[in-house]
Amino acid sequence: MEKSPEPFSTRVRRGALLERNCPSREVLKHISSQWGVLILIVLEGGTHRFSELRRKVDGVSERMLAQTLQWLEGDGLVERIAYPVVPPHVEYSLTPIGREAAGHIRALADWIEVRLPDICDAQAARAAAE
Amino acid sequence: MEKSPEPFSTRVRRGALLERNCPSREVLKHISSQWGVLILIVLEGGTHRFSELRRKVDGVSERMLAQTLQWLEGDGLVERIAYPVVPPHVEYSLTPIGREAAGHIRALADWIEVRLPDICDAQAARAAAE
DNA sequence: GTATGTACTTACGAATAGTAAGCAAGGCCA
DNA sequence: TGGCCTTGCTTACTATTCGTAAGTACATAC
Repeated sequence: MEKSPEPFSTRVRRGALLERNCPSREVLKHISSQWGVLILIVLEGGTHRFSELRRKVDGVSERMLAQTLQWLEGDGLVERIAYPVVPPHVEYSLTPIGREAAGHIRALADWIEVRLPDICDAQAARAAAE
Repeated sequence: MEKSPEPFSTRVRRGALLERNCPSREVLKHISSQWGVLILIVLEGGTHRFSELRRKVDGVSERMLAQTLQWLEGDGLVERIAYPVVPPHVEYSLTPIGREAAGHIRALADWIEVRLPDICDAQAARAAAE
């Protein structure tokens, strides 16, 4: 076994998430980002306008909502449709790939909500032990 | 409908991830953080020492590795065992809850690696369209 | 004609992450 | 006896990212 004779493009295509410069790192960063997760979860429930997302994703700023949507759109997970009217009307929805991603994210989110009591107990126990 | 008549503790226990002050937000932040994801994936492969993690999780700094491990330990996902020897010897492993979390994370990571070509294509198509 | 709503963008201060150096304490080599 | 090596952190400083607040364009409502 020699050290990787395979070209960069192959390594990249395989998607070695643990490697520093793998592009999958970027995609993961977008999907698993604080707001990316919540946006995907909300969009799994159907198409939403910008301001609807802003209201549902409690605490997100317009700045980060816009930026995160642009990331996800750039990765092909979210589709943006803008109607040329005034005031502006823009609709965001998941692409088929986005729906797959959202499914995984929601599974994790559901698990966290179910396990939250256990996790809080662990935190409390740790705090008490000190 | 008035503003939430239910007590804070109820809201909290239900684990409403979309709500601003839900503690599940913090847990999600730890698990889905840039390095949290990768650490969980590596630890799913078995117990590791600090320096082993540092080598496998390409690009992580000692600072962030230590901090993320402390988060995950605080949430009860990671167990830390320190042997009182010199030079120090510390082993990190997943707790049962941590193994559940890691399973979800790895499912997402595997999906990303499989779908990466599609995502790259989407990015390229978008770039070409401009 | 003032206020409101939409979907952003921009400027700026605050929080967070990355870089690099330091530290403890025992073993090894000379 | 004195350096230097090791590991698992912590600390100081810097760079990057993020949140807050304000601005924009135009139409409709009051």
